[in-house]
Amino acid sequence: MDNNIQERNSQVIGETEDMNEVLKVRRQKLRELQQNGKDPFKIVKYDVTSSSKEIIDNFEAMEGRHVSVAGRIITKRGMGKASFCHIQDRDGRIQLYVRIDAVGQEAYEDFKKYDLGDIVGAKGEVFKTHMGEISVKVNEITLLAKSLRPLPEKWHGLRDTDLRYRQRYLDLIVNPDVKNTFITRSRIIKEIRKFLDDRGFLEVETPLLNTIPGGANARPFITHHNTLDMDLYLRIAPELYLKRLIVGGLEKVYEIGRMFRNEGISVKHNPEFSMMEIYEAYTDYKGMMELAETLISTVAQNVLGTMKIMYQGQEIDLTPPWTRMTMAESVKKYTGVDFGLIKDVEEAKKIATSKGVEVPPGLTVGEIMYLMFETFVEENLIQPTFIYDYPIEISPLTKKKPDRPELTERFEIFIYGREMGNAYSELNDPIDQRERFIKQVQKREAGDEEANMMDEDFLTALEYGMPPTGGLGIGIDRLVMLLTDQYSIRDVLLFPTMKPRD
RNA sequence: ACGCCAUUAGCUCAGCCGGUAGAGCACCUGACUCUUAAUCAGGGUGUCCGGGGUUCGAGUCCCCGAUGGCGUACCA
Repeated sequence: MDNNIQERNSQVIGETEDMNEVLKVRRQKLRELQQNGKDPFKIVKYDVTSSSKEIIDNFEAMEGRHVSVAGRIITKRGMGKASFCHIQDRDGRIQLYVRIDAVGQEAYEDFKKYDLGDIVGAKGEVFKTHMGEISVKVNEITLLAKSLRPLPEKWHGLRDTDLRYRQRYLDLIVNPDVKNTFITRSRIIKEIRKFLDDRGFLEVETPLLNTIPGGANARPFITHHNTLDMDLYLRIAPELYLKRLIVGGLEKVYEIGRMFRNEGISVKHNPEFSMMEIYEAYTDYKGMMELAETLISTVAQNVLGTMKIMYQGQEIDLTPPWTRMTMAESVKKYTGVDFGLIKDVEEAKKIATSKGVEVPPGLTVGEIMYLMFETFVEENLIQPTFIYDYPIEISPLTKKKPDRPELTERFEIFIYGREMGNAYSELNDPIDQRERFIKQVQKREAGDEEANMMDEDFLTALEYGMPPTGGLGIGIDRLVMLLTDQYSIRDVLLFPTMKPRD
């Protein structure tokens, strides 16, 4: 960058009028190093033999051995001709003991000028101090990067959520729990892949740029392709592509990836989020229930070592089998209203209204039941529960129940009152699917921006024949929240969507 | 989108009834060869989120705006 060159050439590197003392001092220190031919930024590599954790975990074997370590200085205690500091590397912290008689006078004078936040490499001998802390007695220390900004406070860390999300790197440096959450997130996803790969599923990738966004009811983001001179949508779900792959004979596929929904932001919603969808030919939603409970409980066992987890102070037992309830049963259980006995919309509306639910005009019996479910049931579903047999009106891609055409073979997973997953026996009848799309298009024309668009290419695929298939979608972020005991989705996303500051 | 709350030093925070801004850590100077929130002596480094207004006087009161958190709505 031109600016950089200008700054380097200027009298004081990158220094501006409004800079505070700390910033000025650090730039001054860097300039002195550069003038003395000790520019840390000219160093391109440093050979590291051991991490902090390796040394601490294997002290018996490592004691007296010569090691090379590297990391960021996060504490520093000088006592004249000897000093202690801790450096932090990828998996922990280790103390360095730096003595003038071990590193030499010049190196020690340089070391005294190192700041918290600087990146150093050190070579020395593993030992234990009089106070019993495993440390490295340093005989050579090298500055590998100068930190020009002070770190947040060592004792309280970085609390300001705004800064934590915007400057996640600082959050990761000073709040160790945050790092652990993201390490756990990575392990969860790895275990999911292992689970599915071991069962013969093929991981695939389908387009993020869609000409027709489908597979969910949500408002999409719109973008533009210049050469084609056409608008494209960011995907809201991979469903319709994955089913095309089932038509194509791949039979067992899954995709883990980012979805984009142009909706509100909350403690449970981010505009871009990760979802997994799984499709398996020749099975149905009951098969998906078994797969879902086995998958989630196995991942918990392998990552956390238990199926009984704590979430927000509440014990949640993920051990299969999970409770299974139809939506009608659940509504009856929590409200006393038996939708099996309700004959028409008027009656449903009257009952819902008597329970204090405001019913918008134009709803069907099924939609009113779903409204009752959302209002009175969801929040009670703390332990893992499958709610199944959803009204057809809200399930445009799902097979009807053979004996109850107003219901579909669909379930959702609820844990801690939150929707964690969604699955169904996939609709493979192209004639029925076309009718459902037409209904969705009518809703859309009536102003429902979240209703599906007609997807002729998808219908063509179905017309070639799709086997009976079970499909399952699981929100990765919400699963990670559950398994890492995080209240907000922003705490499981490294860089949650934020408005820019002015 | 609406409501409530927050925003003061690099970070974590205090600041009363409106009287001209403070602590700890960090930082600077000095001492100190086993410290670990090192210690000891000295030093305050600030667009009080921004813009208006009321007032002799605003970090403090009023209005508008920004960002964030929470709640509601939205989100199968």
